[in-house]
Amino acid sequence: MDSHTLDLRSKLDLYRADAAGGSLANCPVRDVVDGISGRWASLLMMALAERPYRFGELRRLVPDISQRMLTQTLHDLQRDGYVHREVFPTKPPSVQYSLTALGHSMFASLRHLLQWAESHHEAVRAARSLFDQKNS
Amino acid sequence: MDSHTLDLRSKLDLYRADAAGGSLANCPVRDVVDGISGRWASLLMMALAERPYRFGELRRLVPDISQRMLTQTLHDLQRDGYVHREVFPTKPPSVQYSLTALGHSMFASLRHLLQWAESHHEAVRAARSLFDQKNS
DNA sequence: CAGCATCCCTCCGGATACTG
DNA sequence: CAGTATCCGGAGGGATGCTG
Repeated sequence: MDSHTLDLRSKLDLYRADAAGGSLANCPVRDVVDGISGRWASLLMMALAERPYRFGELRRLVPDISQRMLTQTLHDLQRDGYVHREVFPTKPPSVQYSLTALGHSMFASLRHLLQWAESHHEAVRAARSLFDQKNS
Repeated sequence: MDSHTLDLRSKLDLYRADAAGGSLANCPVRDVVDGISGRWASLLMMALAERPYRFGELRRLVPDISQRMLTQTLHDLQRDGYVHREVFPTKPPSVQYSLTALGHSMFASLRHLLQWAESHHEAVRAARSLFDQKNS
């Protein structure tokens, strides 16, 4: 009803550019979602949710990521406070990446979506095929 | 321990290019995630989860989306089976968009992430500022 | 009202080469 | 081992104009 609409309004206000004088950068939900909407972020979060990994381990775990994207994605995740980076002064040096408390907290919510994707990807594929077939 | 690693392995196998002869297109979880990882998809899902909307209503609801992106995103969501498009032969014609059962099912999982973002965006912002400050 | 077509440009992300 | 630096093609996405 109307309360629903009002509820949605307030959520969308959080989502889009804030009307209260904020710049385009001030879109709370969008800010967070954009941070993990990349191609690799959710995948790396999934890996690090299990246990800490070193750079090379992550590379081998996700063979089709370029090392440029691995570096950049880890950097971004660290910047957003999801990932902790620790350098061990061994020789040669090794670097360990692990989830922070904030990272674990976020992944607990992200996990629902990933699990849904695992369970329903065939339904999505079917819908896609059907749609493409109709518009052939 | 090891069971964890094995568990992760199997999940990542679902996520990345399937080793069993599949092409790059055969990455179940990635396929689904990529479909909603765009800038606008989750926002429109959020709106349509409340009630059906017409094209123009969605435009006004999300002022900073271009009509090209609105058309395209709705089209993609429809293709993946999340959104139903119904044309009413009024004059001038009106088109109503609504979530399908699959769409509601998916949003139930996506919702957790959006709610987390609402609740914790300040923590993310704080982490970001701190990180940028250190590397200034 | 609800789009499609076109132009154009940014920036994501891959490939390659080099460093501490 | 764990990165940084550079180049580059292609997809993402905005602005504008036209249609049924």
